[in-house]
Amino acid sequence: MTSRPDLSVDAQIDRDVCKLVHQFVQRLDVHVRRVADEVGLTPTQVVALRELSEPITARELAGRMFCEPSNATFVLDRLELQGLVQRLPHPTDRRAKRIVLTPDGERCRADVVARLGTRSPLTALAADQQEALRELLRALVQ
Amino acid sequence: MTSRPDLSVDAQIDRDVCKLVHQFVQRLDVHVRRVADEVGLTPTQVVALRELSEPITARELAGRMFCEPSNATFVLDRLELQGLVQRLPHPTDRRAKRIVLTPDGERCRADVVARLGTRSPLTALAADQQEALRELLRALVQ
DNA sequence: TTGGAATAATATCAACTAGAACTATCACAG
DNA sequence: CTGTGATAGTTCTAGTTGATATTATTCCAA
Repeated sequence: MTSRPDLSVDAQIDRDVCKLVHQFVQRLDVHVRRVADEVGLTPTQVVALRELSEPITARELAGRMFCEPSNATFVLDRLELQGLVQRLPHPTDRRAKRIVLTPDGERCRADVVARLGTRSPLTALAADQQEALRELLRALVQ
Repeated sequence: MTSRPDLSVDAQIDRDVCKLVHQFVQRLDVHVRRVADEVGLTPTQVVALRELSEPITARELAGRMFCEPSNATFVLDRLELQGLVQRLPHPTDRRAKRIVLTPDGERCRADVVARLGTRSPLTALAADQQEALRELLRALVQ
């Protein structure tokens, strides 16, 4: 294998890494789904609650959830119907809205966050390996 | 940080790794999507062609694509309509079908695989780092 | 000021996906 | 043999997602 930096990559490693990443993402997904089932929400709602650590706008939430704003609207609709969040006017920008958790939402979020932190798929690695993985991924996405 | 093996994980690392993995998956997705646009197929079709390295059954294809068999049916329908694959009877199992590439399909697949191998997001890492990443992910998914 | 470009949230629509139900076929115990 | 459960592929449906368009508001330069 001649070295062709930044043009081509070893096909075997490329395939392997893609597959492994995919499998890991699936595990993360299963984990979130399990928590969602336990607390009676959809996986997307669980992720939204996790990201609502403080009052933010719908756009900011979409950014944190890596999804389109239209999608955040959809999730927030249901969370609002269930009385877990409120859409309040933004103090300085009348276009935007401040998403805040209701007391019920706060309780639910605390529950969700606690459950997400337990039995995470990442526990399969030792602490120093977790660190190494984080650094490699950081280098990978710059 | 007291060590609580296999029960809980450092919340910061957990969040970081999740986000980074998500970003990397997005890059992989963008890469596939770009190739798909270049050759005039959907991203799912591109992945299917990549996995059709030899004649396999629809179920096997679904396994390789990490999706449900019903989805494989959907993708194969369109690939067959475009004359890229054929569904032949399986030699020993009359329930199953052998998915084989047509000559057009072979040409298209060669093109797709070549494009996928070039400018992969993985090129952001040096060869030894790619290796290290692969081993960490292997340990992670066991 | 004020007119135009940019931005926040939403509505709408097309595409994709997972899951359940269904048919045909296989495998194996009795 | 035979019938019972498992499996391959398909169909159908509901839910989710991403892209575009729309409306209201903000920002900025002339």
